[in-house]
Amino acid sequence: MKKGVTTLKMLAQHLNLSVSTVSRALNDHPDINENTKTKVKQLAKSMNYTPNIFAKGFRKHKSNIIGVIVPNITHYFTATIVRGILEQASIQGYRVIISESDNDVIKQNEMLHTMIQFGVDGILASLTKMTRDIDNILPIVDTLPLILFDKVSDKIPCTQITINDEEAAFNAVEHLINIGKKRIAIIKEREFSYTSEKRYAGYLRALKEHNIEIDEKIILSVDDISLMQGKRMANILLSIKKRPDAIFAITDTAAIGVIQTLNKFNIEIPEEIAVVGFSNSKHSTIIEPKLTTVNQPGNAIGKTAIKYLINEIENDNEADLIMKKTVEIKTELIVRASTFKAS
Amino acid sequence: MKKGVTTLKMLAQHLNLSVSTVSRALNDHPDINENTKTKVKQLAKSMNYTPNIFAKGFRKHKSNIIGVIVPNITHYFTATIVRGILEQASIQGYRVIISESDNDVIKQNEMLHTMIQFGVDGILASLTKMTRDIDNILPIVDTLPLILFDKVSDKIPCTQITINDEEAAFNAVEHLINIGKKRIAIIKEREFSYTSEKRYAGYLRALKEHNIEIDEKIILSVDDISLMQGKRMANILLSIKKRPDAIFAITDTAAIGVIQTLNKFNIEIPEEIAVVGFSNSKHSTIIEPKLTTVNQPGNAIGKTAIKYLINEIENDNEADLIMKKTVEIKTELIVRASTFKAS
DNA sequence: CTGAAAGCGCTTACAG
DNA sequence: CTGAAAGCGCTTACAG
Repeated sequence: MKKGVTTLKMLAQHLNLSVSTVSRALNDHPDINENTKTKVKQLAKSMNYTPNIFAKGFRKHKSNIIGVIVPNITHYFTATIVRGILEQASIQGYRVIISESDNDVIKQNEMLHTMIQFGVDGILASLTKMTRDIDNILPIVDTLPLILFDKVSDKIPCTQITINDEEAAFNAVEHLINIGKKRIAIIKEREFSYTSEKRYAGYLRALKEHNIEIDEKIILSVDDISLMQGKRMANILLSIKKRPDAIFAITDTAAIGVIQTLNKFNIEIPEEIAVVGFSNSKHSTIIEPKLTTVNQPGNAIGKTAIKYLINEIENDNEADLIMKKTVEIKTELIVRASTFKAS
Repeated sequence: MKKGVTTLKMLAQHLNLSVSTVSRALNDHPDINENTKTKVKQLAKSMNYTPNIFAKGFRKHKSNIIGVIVPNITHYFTATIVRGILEQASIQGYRVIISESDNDVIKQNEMLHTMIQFGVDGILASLTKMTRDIDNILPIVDTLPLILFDKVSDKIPCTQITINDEEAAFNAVEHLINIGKKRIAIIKEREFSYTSEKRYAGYLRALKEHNIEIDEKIILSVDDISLMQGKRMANILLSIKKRPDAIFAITDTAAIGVIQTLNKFNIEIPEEIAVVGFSNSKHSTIIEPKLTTVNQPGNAIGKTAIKYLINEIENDNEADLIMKKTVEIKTELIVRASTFKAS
């Protein structure tokens, strides 16, 4: 017991009241006399009373803690989501415990279970890249409120918060078409990646709607979408007979690798080849030419996700009324020098 | 009560034992018969028993939660520290709640108090930039274990984990001297910044030890050490009659602003002016020429910080024996094209 | 080696 | 409007 911590009992003794009354007064119970309330509250303040959250949580089976699992917290975009979560959580009186799955399915499962055991009121998760294996997550949905964000999976029946990946990619590719590009390559992930597939779909739709032929030779897939792979793919695209006149990389990191390679070969960007990325990472303004990219509002994603989660937590009696929905947060294309043509 | 959660009582009933015995068996109390222990443990496993952490924490006045406060979690370096903290915490069986102070002293104080009220076992904090006002933090040191990391303050009597800022800056500047630079400018923060002051001290010592004259005209201070300010300072340095032949920016961000400006004026880097940063941020390899910079091992800082904290938490009876110390984590200079000269 | 009992600090039906 | 009492799930002196 930490020295000098005030308890309900102590307040009760000082005022010659029962613990029950003091508790109710502090919680603004309607039964209690207004006079008593103010007296109790005054004393509580002067004695620096703060409720013991553990006793409270224990009693009410509620921890006011939310668990958050992300693959990699050092990604800027992820960090902005986390920031949004923290801000909103604090406003609504919740604490947040965070874990990193490191894109490891085993770790992710462990974390989900430790969090549940730990008594979190709900979980917010961004899944590992290769989440084929849903079996471990499915039972959780019945146990406590779970909401997915960013890296989601429509195979899990719960609310999902993402960006409008398909539409964003569509807009990005359409922008390339609008500036006169006719042969647009894409660098995407090989498979199993929800976001990659969505962005690829947007790419295909844009080409189709503009009657541009789809050419498998300039649709490149990589295992991990890194800067190195961006460079490798750029080299491949440069070696093709009919070179592309634009490259859409589904990640800024890869796009930057592309730009570095094009720079190396003194290829004019955007005149010869335009480049578009995805994320609006900080790097996108460091590279020259600056990168046209899709801005993802991480803060809004985080805030939205936790709002929905807290809503589910606080209305779980009417659980069946809560619609599991997919919320898409709007993105915007940020046009910079890697595509902008004065002409 | 969540459906079907197993409690000690249920285990006891199944085995015709008392709750006390079951509790002790599960906690490997020496008094208990080995046979009983294995029986209890088996049943616990098969019934999927997990202790109610809130009851436990409530009972033992221990939450196994650690509070972490950082100014800005979206900074890559901060995120790597947080990652180190999370990893080590999980190994040692602690959960971590995180808050962002947003470099706001008021918020920081609020957070410290919410965390204490929330029952964390200890706090790990990286202070706001301008922490003149220590009065609010001092009393906390007596209340519960507190350890500072990265942005620390030697005015607070507690263990502090930092990098060897002074020495790192010394090495960086000495490197510039070694490659033949004789007129080395520095871009630092105006004041009140612990790290900035340390790095500045390293700069001064390097010049002194190499008998290089210190010239106030090329010692520039800014309010916020941003990319924009880096650009502004580079412009100022270029306008000086006796231009510097090297620029040491105490932050990568500022150094990148410097490089962008030098590039704009087609100044040869490093021949005319060499540039050194500090942080080994991701950007430092995106910019051309790539930036020579000081690598700060965030992971090691995080791990060290939480190890010391848990040590203090778990030995608080011998509190007086615990030495409050300052631990300096070693950094290394990473030499890249912004200073490297073949000659 | 095992059990009965008290208690951690709070909330909440139940009584009056 | 207020109080006495039970109970949340666990641990731990105290007894035997």
